[in-house]
Amino acid sequence: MTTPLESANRLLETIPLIMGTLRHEMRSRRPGEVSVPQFRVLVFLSLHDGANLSDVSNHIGLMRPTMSKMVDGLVRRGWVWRRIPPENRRCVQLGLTADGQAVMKQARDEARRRMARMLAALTAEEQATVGCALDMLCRVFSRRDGNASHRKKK
Amino acid sequence: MTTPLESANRLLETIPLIMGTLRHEMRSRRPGEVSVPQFRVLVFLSLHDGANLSDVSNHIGLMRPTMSKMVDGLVRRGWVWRRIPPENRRCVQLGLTADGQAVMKQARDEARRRMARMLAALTAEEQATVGCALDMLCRVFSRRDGNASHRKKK
DNA sequence: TATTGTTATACTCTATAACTATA
DNA sequence: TATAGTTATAGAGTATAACAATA
Repeated sequence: MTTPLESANRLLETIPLIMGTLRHEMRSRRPGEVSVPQFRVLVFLSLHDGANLSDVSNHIGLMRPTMSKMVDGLVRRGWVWRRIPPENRRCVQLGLTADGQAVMKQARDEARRRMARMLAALTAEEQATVGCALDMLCRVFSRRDGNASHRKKK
Repeated sequence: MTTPLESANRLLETIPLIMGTLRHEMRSRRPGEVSVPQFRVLVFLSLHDGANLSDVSNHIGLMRPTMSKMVDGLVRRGWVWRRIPPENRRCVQLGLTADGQAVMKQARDEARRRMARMLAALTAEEQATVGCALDMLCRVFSRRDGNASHRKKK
């Protein structure tokens, strides 16, 4: 019944819509608040303490210069520390400061609460369907190749 | 089984992931290509010929100055026309040019094709679940109040 | 020489505040 | 006066190209 093309259509209109809501929920532009991409970096670092820049940019799906600048901002805000280990001075290590952890948790809880409030409009069964679908989408779109297909061939 | 909080978590990691893929698929930054927000405006205008700026910014969920600038860019590229009707010089009318229609269709078809190719990794039943879930999410997140809740109270 | 990261540059995206023009 | 839109300003997000430093 539902063809891939139809799902693709739905995706094309729905994802930016939800993304916009997410952004607003996090009140991105307000000074001192966290943007969605920043939030993602904080979450990643909370799970991978000491990761280097390439790790982060690969996982988030952004180019390294982009990530480098973004980390600048996070360090400036005091949410992330950056360290050059003497044993391998090429690979910087990154991690969350105490402030960064607090900010991440607070943003996550707030966003979860608001998202949950919106999802509460659905029945339990519908929510299960949504959860299941998001799971599958996450798997499908996690294939890094998709994101990296435009990168330079050597 | 799946609580709203869990779905919210999944949402928080999945939506930006898919959004990034979408952006890359459209190869946004490449000169002459369409960005995702631009694409959304083109789609909206293709369905609402002659809409005014407030209509567009409300629907897309952006502030009017933001949309005004974005429309500037679209007009500059020759994809959108802007007209001040003599009968009400305050409400500009916006619409797609022939070029704009072509660009929109081409971008839509290309994106659909690529999304469909990724979704093809799922079984027919899984795709049906995804389509159904996106439908519900679209309904839930279309409540403009959610997006507009930060706007100034008069 | 290949890899890691940064700088330089140039856009787009997004917001708020202040303004102009019109109804 | 209230509404529609633009300009001014500021900063984040994103990319490519060119570079520096290190392994």
